[in-house]
Amino acid sequence: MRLHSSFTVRIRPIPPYSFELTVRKPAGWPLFSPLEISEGGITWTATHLEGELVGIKLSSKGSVDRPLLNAEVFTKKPVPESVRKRMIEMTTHELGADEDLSEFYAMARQDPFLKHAVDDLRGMHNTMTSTIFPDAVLAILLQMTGTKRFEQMMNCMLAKYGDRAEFDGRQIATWPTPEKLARTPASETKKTCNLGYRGDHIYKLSNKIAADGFPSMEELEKLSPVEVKEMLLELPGIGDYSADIINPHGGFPIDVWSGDIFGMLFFGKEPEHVKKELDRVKQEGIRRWGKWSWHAFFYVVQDLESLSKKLGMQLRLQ
DNA sequence: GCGTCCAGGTCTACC
DNA sequence: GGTAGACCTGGACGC
Repeated sequence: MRLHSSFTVRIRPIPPYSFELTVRKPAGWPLFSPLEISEGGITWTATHLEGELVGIKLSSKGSVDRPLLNAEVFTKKPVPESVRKRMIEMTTHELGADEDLSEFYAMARQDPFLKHAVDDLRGMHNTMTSTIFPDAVLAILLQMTGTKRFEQMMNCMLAKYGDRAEFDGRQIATWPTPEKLARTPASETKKTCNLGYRGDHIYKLSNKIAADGFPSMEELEKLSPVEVKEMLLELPGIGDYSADIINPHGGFPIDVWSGDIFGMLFFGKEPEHVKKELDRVKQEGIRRWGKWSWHAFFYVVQDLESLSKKLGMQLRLQ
């Protein structure tokens, strides 16, 4: 879809805010779309805001301690002032620009592992999409697979079923919408993108959300973490691990891979039978970091290479 | 080249 | 309520 219209907004994030670390996470986590483009200090990405496909061209005009972002938002048609205002609010929030990290940093500086991570990654903010759907599909694609096959499935889903935003001389594919995938039989996605049994989960999830709807990330943030988790666990294909990835309040998503890493950090060795010990590792993380468990998880997995050297441990990279 | 194992979980039937 | 087994597919590995 060609996005001809645009408006520009300047965003002043709460410092410290590192544009480079937030937009392009060290472990490769994207901002809004895995197929977004970053060149010469500019990032072109695409997402859905207020149910509308938008392209966003982002750059930094400030520094980590005096951050200033320039965001050009592209839409199909000119949008009314009220919609424009709402899109700016959502973009600011989804870029983590209104996130105050001071309390987390105060806690982290007293922690033997996190003190290194927050030093290495100062100003890296948590980012999110406006709905749970992209994260939910991503979480399902991650289940029971290695990173190579996960990337094949993810890129195929975006290329075949995502909306394509054409703006500023670029084309960026987004995550598919629930409505699109609700119209696509599981047999097709299984065949086209080799999803295997995940195709059934994604089809059921898409149909449920397309038919019944689901609260936005902002609406979920106003509910209690426990309440949100219970709602997420009601969704097809979403279990404990996936719900902790999606939950905007932040969980501690321990799987086989992260279980090895945090088992090594907490107990000095990788668990011998990691699947059996996932719960023990998870409970220890929550005990140590409480409401900051997600931020702790986020900072550690983005900083594995440096942490391995500083702590003298072999932490398994992605 | 071929066979086997298993991977960044979830669901369901069964006890 | 707890748990074993099934579930798609393809890369890694041993032979």
